[in-house]
Amino acid sequence: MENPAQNSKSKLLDAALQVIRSKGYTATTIDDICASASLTKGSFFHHCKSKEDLALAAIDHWNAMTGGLFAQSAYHRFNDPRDRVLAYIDLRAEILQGELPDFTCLLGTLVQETFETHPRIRDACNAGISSHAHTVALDIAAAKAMYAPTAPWDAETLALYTQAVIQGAFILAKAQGNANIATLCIGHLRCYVEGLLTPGSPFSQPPLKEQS
Amino acid sequence: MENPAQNSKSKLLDAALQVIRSKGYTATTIDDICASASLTKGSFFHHCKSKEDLALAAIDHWNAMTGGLFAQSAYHRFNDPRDRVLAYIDLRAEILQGELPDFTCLLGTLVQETFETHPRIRDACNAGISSHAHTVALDIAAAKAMYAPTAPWDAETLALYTQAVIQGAFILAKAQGNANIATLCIGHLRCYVEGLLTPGSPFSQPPLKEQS
DNA sequence: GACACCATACCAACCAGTAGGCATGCTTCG
DNA sequence: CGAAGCATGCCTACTGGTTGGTATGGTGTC
Repeated sequence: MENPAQNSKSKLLDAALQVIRSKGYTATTIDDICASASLTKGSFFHHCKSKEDLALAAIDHWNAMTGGLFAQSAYHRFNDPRDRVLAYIDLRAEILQGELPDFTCLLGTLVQETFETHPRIRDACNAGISSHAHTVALDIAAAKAMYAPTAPWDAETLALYTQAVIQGAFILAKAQGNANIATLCIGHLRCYVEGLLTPGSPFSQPPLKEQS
Repeated sequence: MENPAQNSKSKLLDAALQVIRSKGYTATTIDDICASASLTKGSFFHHCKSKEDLALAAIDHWNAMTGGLFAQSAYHRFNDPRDRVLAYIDLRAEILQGELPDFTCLLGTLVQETFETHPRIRDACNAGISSHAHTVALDIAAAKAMYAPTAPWDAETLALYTQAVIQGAFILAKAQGNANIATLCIGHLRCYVEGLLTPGSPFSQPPLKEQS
């Protein structure tokens, strides 16, 4: 049985999520990860080729975890796609619980530091963010077709905008040492999206011409 | 004359802005800064007590630079505070020029990494962001008084929201390796703020109850 | 000569990664 | 069945390079 192996690898990945979100990628040492996972360096390098390799594996682990969380979340129960979009945003506000490293985003933290120095990490973060945004964009597109079919904005772009707001909310929360501002920001986001998906909304002008 | 001193200190601070925004705080070595400033470590430690001390000085330098930039910007020319707010947002979109480390925010980059490990840096970043948001909030409050006096949202919170969008837009731009998505995000932000400051807007509900 | 400014040389701590050993369990073959 | 052989998983101990910071000395200026 490979349970002990998966167990240790999982412990390393879980430790990586926690430590990297708390200290950042560069400040995280392999010894930190090992200590947090109650393992030693020998075990670490048995499972990971390098520190960057761990980061890439942690990103996959993160995508699997968060993907599962959102996929099985109750907000899909709504038949109206507009309700699903708003419930998704409400969910993002609801999960702002516990300490900051517990709910902030691994991908945003990683890419902020590594976008110039570690292209593979950057690309993996981009893929994760884009993929998640795309799942949101599907509901947004369906809602747009029903409630704002001729509006000049684009569902994919609006989905990315939701992610930008959430990532920025995390930064402000980190600066203030308090999640409250993040809740308020997501509240504004909800208000905007609700407005865009309300027939007769005042948003008849495109946000900006979208050059590819 | 203390010009050579200020000159070297300025070179160190300018180098710090560039290198930290490019590589992040922890990955930035003092030798990196010195090389970028064409100085040696002896000179560095003549001007700064430690690496953290440099970061704090760089934050002050950043605040002075960006504060001056916005204070003397042409967007203040508008008499209507609503026009000033929208022109501020337009300005934020216009300065997305050059390479990513050239226009991304030092404070957001720093606080993302250091919020748990370097409380003094975190507090300095928070002070810088809050102070800048407050200057924006003054125009927003004036515009609200004219165009949405009874609306349930708060000018300070909306100003912080603009900063969250901008910070999040930087993260997405870093992930994509391209500033275009940041332009689009700021376009959505403009659309929202314009809607909030338009009489008869549909935003009659508070974004979320604001608990202090 | 006192002081600001800056350079070289150096150090102790730290860090990613390596070497090699030991235990467990599974496979293979007598 | 059982012993040899081997792979997996994990450990301790080590290394070579890097890093923040120091010690010290030189140069120009008041």
